[in-house]
Amino acid sequence: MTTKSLVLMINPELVYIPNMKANNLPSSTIASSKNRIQRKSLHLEVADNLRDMIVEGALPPGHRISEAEMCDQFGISRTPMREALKVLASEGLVEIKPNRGTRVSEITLDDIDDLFEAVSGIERLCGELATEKLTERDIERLSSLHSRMTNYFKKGQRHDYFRLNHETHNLIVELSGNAVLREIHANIMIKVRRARYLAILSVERWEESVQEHAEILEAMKARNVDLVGKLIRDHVSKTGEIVKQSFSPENSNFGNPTLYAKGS
Amino acid sequence: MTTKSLVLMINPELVYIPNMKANNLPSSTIASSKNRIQRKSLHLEVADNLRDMIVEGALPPGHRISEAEMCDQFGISRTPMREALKVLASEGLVEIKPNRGTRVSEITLDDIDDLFEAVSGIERLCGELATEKLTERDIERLSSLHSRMTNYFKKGQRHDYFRLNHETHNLIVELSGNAVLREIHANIMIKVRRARYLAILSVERWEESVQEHAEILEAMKARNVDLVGKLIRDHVSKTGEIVKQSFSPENSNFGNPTLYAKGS
DNA sequence: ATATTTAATTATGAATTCAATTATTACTTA
DNA sequence: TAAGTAATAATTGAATTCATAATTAAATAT
Repeated sequence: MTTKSLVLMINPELVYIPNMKANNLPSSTIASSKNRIQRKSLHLEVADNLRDMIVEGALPPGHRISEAEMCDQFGISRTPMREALKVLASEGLVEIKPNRGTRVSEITLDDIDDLFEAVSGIERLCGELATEKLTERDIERLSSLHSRMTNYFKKGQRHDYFRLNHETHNLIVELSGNAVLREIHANIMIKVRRARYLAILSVERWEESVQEHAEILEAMKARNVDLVGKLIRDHVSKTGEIVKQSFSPENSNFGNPTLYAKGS
Repeated sequence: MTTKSLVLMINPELVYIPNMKANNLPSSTIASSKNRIQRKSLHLEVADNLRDMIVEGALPPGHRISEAEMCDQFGISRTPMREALKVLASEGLVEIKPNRGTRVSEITLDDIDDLFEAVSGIERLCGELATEKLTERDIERLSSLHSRMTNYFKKGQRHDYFRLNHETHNLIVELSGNAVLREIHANIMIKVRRARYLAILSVERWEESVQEHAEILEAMKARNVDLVGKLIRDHVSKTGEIVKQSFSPENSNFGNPTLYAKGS
């Protein structure tokens, strides 16, 4: 329960290893010759790691983030750490109160409501836009994903299924061809993933979800814009309902991330 | 054309005046007694000012932001300035290239397309959600705004009209009751305002716009969810078209913010 | 004169230092 | 013992300093 126990909860893969001179790590630049690609700046790497830790529940809602402690963890100074925290604050994942430190943002039931209402609306919009400009190649990609998902479903491979599920939704957003919507969606999905991580996914819902995906695909093939929009919206909304239910009082899981460790 | 000329372009109101000991400014806290409200942190104030400068075109697209120069302007050290720039980068208003400085983000025609497509979709969604839960009080607020706007239109008071126009669209988003959508909308409207600032608003469009608002209000009163969604989407899309046109090559206004100074 | 290499300058990245605020502890007094 | 206050410690905010990469200027060679 003390802050010290947090250290043990952190996924070791997430811990950042800085390039120190003593370290024999590969150079900070990827690809050496002409088209050198700069490694992203330190504060962004730290932000990425912290974001993962928050999404996966290693840093639970309400947890106070001590700058010094985190700096020790990452082996960096406070400057890039504070920059990273400010980026996360602007994303809404942490809250910084001046002179009083920063905490991981809480999630309420209302937040989850709003979150899925927004996602379903945005994915509906993307689905409509995508349907208006679908190529045969796009349909093939969607069909391929769908049949692979169906396969995973039949074999009961949850993890693989959910990975492709994500891919499918992202592809629909991608096929909208709208960079602004893509960015908005990516941002909001960070929070959705966090909510999902803290929740459990029911088995009954799974079969239903597979069926819904099939219907969406059919509507897209038929170029039925309005139907696509409606189906996607309902589909995502239902998922939100399930996530919300697992947050309800009778389910005692709220804010107890250790129960949902990775690799389940 | 040199970077030095920038200094002259900056709206003096926007320039931040830091609390130095020598300064006889009021204390940094608003309200003294019990419920003291902490002033927001320095980097956020700087970010707010820089954001305004970018939106209003004082810092034009592609302009390189020199840390030292800006720090001089604001009278602060590089630490909070760099934090502010990182926040703006996460908002997409500037781009930071490691070791190579930060620039104000460019806007392309495609960006404007995507921007308005997204806004129209989000406002449609909010309009639908709002219509589903409108109270009589809400209708009154909308009606009041609308009649005031019509008045301003008849009198030809552009500036006042546009202010209420903004208020109306914000109110619809507000009435959706969805905090996530509200935040997304606020964020995206920053970029929309920037695009608009760089554009000119045609007169012909104005009358058309007033008529469209009337239709939207009627549909809301009739609780016709689908129609509200459609009308809002079309309305915002058309505005986007106009803005986009003023960015087109034949209009030579692109990237020349001084032409559209505040208070026109 | 032009191109290429090297040196000097400048700007950025990140650690450190100093200052100000908040939290904690110890102490006093009722 | 409880409440309140003063002293101290810990934490955050922001400026400064040091290190490193990029740019510019100079010098040399072709």
